[in-house]
Amino acid sequence: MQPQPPAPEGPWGEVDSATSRRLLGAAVEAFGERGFHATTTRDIARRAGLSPAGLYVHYRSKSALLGHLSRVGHAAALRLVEHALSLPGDSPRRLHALVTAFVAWHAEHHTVARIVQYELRSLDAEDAREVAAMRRRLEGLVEAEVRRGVDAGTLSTQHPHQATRAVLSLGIDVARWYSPAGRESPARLGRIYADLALRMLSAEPPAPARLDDQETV
Amino acid sequence: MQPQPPAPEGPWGEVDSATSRRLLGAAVEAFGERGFHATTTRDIARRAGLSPAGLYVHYRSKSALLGHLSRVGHAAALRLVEHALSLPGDSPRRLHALVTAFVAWHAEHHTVARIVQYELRSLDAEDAREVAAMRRRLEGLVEAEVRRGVDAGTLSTQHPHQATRAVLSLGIDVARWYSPAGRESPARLGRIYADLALRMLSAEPPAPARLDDQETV
DNA sequence: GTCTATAATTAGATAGAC
DNA sequence: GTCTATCTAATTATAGAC
Repeated sequence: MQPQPPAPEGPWGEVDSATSRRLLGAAVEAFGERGFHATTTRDIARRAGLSPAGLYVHYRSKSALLGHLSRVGHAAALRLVEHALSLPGDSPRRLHALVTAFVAWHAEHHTVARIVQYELRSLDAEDAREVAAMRRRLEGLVEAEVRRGVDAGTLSTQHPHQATRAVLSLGIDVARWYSPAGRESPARLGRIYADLALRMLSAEPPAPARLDDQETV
Repeated sequence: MQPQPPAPEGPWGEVDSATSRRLLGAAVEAFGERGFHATTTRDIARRAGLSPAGLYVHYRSKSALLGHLSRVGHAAALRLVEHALSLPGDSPRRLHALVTAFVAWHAEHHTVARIVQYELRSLDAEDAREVAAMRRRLEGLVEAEVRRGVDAGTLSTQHPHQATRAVLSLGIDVARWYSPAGRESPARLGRIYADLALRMLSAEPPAPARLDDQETV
């Protein structure tokens, strides 16, 4: 199983028919703008250049379309993480590459990422199970790398689990606020955030003056 | 204008009638569980012990109820930030207190916080304007403190704006994933995240090995 | 201020021709 | 595979009695 670099041309290169691809693109736009529940199947169909009924030839239901989208999006994010963690070097290097790519992806594909990260509630039971497994796997992979770094002495944190959450939060939250109208490019944002993430995990503890917390429970 | 500590008993102590409060509580539960658009006015009314029509005596519309909720929630978050920034001491101390409280609030009140942070799209135009102003103010206050710290030499970052975003992201994203079923208390999570945030901004640059980014645009 | 009843609209999904 | 036409159900909100 060789590490695959993330597909360059967007998250769904291999989706079956051209019409299915148009529907996925239309759904991304619509769900991204208004959210899943506020989007009508008519709106999706219209954006894809189809009649209201046309959608149902390709998808069993509106939520089946969301499910497909969510699975494809999660697979892309997971692939990107696996690729970064397969790079040579030490844990700081791999995590720097990981955050760079993870943040850049959430900025570049912020519309898809918003659906991936914020529409989990609307998934059908089966899709929800599959997606939850992918999410657990992604977080587990990153946490394992953090723990390897701590064990090797190249990273330092007393709370690997929470630090992992924090690192991923930086990337995920980008999807919430990012706008291409803003000043920074996805790539630049990725580098800035990767530097910040490494400072959180750095082996040289900056020992910030312990301030107002007497005890650390 | 003396700094007020955050109200202890939840975000809406001073809301008019008991029925209005029940409706707000019911809306928080319902919006938090299913999201604004997937929640029906019947559901809210039922949770509040009212008939479907009862809601409209107290609120003009479903979105007016969301608007009230969002304004009250944003006011609470803003108050908490203003309080932390009014504390004596240097910028690291104030920001540590800020992140501790901000994170703890997003965990403790994760249901309200989820609505505050993730249902902005569904606000009516007038509510959206008012809420956007509160959000700009909150972010501006934090960024100003970061810049003061950098100027004073007690904090260090080359990107105050992005670092501020990152610090706030840590707190905001807690509302997305936090569950009271998890192991850590809001207070403990607040302290852990505050330590992480200060490491990001620490004046002793840990100089993490500059890895794979040749240029920093 | 609360209720029952209902108006007005719109949603997701299907039938059946082509 | 795509269309037009439509079914069925659910939604927000209002009317008017109490």
